Amino acid sequence: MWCVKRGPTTAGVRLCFGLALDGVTRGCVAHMEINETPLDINQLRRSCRSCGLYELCLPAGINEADLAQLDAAVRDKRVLARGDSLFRQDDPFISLYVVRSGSMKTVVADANGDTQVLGFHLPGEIVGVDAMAHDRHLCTAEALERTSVCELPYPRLQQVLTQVPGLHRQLLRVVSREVASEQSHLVTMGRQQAQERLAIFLRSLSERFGRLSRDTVTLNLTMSRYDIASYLGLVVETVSRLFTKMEAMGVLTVSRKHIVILRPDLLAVMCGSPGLKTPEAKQQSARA
Amino acid sequence: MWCVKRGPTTAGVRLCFGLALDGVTRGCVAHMEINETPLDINQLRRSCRSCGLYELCLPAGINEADLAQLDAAVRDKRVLARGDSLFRQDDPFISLYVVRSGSMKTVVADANGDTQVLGFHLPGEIVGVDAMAHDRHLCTAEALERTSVCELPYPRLQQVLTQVPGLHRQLLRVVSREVASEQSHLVTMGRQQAQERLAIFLRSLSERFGRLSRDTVTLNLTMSRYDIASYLGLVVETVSRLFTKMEAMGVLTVSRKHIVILRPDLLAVMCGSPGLKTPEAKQQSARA
DNA sequence: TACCCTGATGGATCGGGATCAACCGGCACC
DNA sequence: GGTGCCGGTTGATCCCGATCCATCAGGGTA
Repeated sequence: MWCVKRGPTTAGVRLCFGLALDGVTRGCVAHMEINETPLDINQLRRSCRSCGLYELCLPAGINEADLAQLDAAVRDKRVLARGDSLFRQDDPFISLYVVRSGSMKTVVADANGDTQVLGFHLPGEIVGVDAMAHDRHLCTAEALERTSVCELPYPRLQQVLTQVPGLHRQLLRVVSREVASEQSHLVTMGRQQAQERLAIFLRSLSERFGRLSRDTVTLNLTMSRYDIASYLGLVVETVSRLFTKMEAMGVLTVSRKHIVILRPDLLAVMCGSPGLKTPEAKQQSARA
Repeated sequence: MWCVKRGPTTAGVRLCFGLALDGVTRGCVAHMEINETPLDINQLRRSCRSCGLYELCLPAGINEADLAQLDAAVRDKRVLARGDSLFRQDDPFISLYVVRSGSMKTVVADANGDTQVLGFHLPGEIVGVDAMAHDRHLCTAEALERTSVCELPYPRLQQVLTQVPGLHRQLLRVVSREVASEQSHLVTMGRQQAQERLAIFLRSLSERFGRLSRDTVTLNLTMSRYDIASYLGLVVETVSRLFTKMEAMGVLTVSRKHIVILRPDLLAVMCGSPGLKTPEAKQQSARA
């Protein structure tokens, strides 16, 4: 769902992806969660306009009249149960999607059938951009829990893009953000040790929760250890051992999928690769 | 540089990134290489219109009148010497670039100063898309040899995007292709062994040379072993040993930066991860 | 020629993380 | 209750690739 928000200090209207969250939300939309019963379109739009996610919004010169057209690009939201897939690898490209609530993972399977998790997607994040190039989805998107998404059928979206100037710039920004996030993931996979990878993952998750106005120290992981391992290019055993080790170090507490970050400062230190380059740091990590 | 080509079989006009190549090119543009002396704009445009790169073109409903506007988005090409950077990490985002001839690498440096190669860019490929999200370049783009690029100043490009319908779709496709290629790189880094990584890299390079109508078995690597290693998440020694090993296996010949692929079929087999999953294949790779 | 510098190669060793295996707790199911 | 299954944890061992080191080939300079 696209939504508009008047910035408190900015003159222009702000355009954003993503909107009503269930669970921990603040303000106007928290009381109208609708995961169980399909909501009528009008109510959906209202919730969209009153969207409280500032971080996910970017300035765009768009007025109320344009907004109507924008809304036209959005089809009713879809609700997925845990394990349901939004689209599957090799499916024809029909729509882009934005996560409204819940969480998803994207997965590729190679010729041999074994898979790799490419990413996790939280509310306000876009899914499906890799398909625009080849008109076919290159990965499978699967819900990690009960998840609702906004569907943006691409033909309709394109019409709106031509009618609403500034919107395609917005879309390009979002897609570019996708590129940037994958680049940083590449660096993680290329140069970081296992422990640094996990630390970076947890911090990234914590930071994204923060953007959603959620608690940044209490993480409820919706993905399995297998998913985390696959995403980080490790095996489950390694991930499990690292959680145990981090707990022993007093950085966090682990109880199944429930993580509490006790020392965000230490976690931040553990993200830096300097850890293993300088001799002093080597000793330090040896002591740990 | 943007260029237009009438498809031989397709009714519509085709829009593409990328154009005149130096070195091994076929047909109309091969004789007018201009790396040494700056060419006047008109000649540049002519070479652009007669661009022979089919693979890099995608259908777009664009007529001759629109083309004029398109050309307006392109600034004079820039020529870089080996080692010159097109933009540096943290530079403000001003333009997108398309490689015309030569080759580039994109590199990120983390806080500690050590770097990782994110990608290599051949003629017809776009550089700088990661900067659209944050208005700042997240990586450094450096020429690996004498390289010429087309500069697309973003404000001008945006104007043209609003005026030429179908063009932003084109741009989204190209950016999406960037996402897709990074995803496949991620899978390589996450799941493949060192030898598979190098094989995949060489095959990708060979395939991209093919799209440029170049020889697909004779590769002149413009990047150093260090660059390759960094790109693949390995160290130079490993890359060097693997080249030697592959040569011993009769897959290719190596002479410094000059590679000849003798057995593309074997190279293809070496790309598959099945290599190390099934017991039989394990024996096979042990025998090798 | 001698000298230096950089990029590439090859050998010896070490260690981080994969692999294989056992085990445990929760849960659905008959 | 018993059984099987799945997700997660832990231990023992192994191996691939990193690390450290020496050497070599080219290319430039004096």
